[in-house]
Amino acid sequence: MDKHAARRVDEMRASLLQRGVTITRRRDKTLEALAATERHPSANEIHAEVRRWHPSTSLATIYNTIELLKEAGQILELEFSGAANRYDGRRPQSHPHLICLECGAVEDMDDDGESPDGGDAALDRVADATGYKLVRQRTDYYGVCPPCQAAGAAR
Amino acid sequence: MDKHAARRVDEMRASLLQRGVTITRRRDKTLEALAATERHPSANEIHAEVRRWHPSTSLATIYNTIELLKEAGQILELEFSGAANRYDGRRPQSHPHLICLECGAVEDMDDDGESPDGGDAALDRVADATGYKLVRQRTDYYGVCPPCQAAGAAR
DNA sequence: AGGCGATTTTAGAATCATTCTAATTCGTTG
DNA sequence: CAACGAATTAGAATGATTCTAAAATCGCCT
Repeated sequence: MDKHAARRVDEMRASLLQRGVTITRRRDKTLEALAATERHPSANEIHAEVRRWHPSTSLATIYNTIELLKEAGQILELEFSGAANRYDGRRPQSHPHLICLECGAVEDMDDDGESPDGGDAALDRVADATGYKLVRQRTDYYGVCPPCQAAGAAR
Repeated sequence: MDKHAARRVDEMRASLLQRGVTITRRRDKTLEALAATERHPSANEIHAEVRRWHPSTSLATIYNTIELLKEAGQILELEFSGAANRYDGRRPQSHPHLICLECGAVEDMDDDGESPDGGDAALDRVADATGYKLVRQRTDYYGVCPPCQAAGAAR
């Protein structure tokens, strides 16, 4: 587990505890699975990971924990209608993603620093302009990732 | 039907015809329903609208037409996992939306001019920076719309 | 260690949007 | 009018997510 993952697990735990949520073993493993990967896993993938430790873990428990994390603002949910939702437990603040339409990969766009105009400043500006009370934003870029381009070209 | 709606129906028809798609009455009504409203309707809502004209129309036909429009790049699909997808037939290019978490309203964010950095220029820039071959982007702001704020405050 | 009340977890059913399927209908052309 | 291909239909199938009621587990107290 890299340093950032460890910090994120601590943050998620603290945030849940503060809300009176007990950290059970299954929940803890779920947090670890979420923090450990950059792949933006689906609920199923997290489930598979947690099952390696406790095989009888139910998918409902994963969804339950995800729900708690969403309420605590400790996870980002990327909704898709034709496929499973994907989750980002490493960076719970709104930030842009790259999505490959062929292989389904989801990547963070800017791993360093601030995005040019994607942070809270943008949210405030839009809220002022529109009268909405905004809580988050979503920015995704859809296309074909370099590996899939290469695979496609070879065909 | 306002002027813009009429223009959009023409554009959609032309685009479908160019791809060898025959414009049946049901499809035509579907285009009209899509162009007529700013509400970003769901497939169900379009279905209800088309049924007013021909009550036996099947939901599958609506989805079929939506699929054809997507292939032609003549419609924007906003995916949601917990609710029905919403469609924008009035502005098929990527542009930002405001989404109310309480009532489910979906609004265009900037009805006038260009968004600060949301057009094809941004797509090209991101494509260059990441190596992705990008085809579209999605930017949504999630919050509570003014009417729902008022309703909530009164409660 | 044992027991207790409350919470969590489980397996499976339920839900719901979307897609698929096979049969029917429709429009056009010969 | 007959025949062909495409469009449409109703209903089944799919798949992610949520719900439900029963069983297991937890933290706490003794």
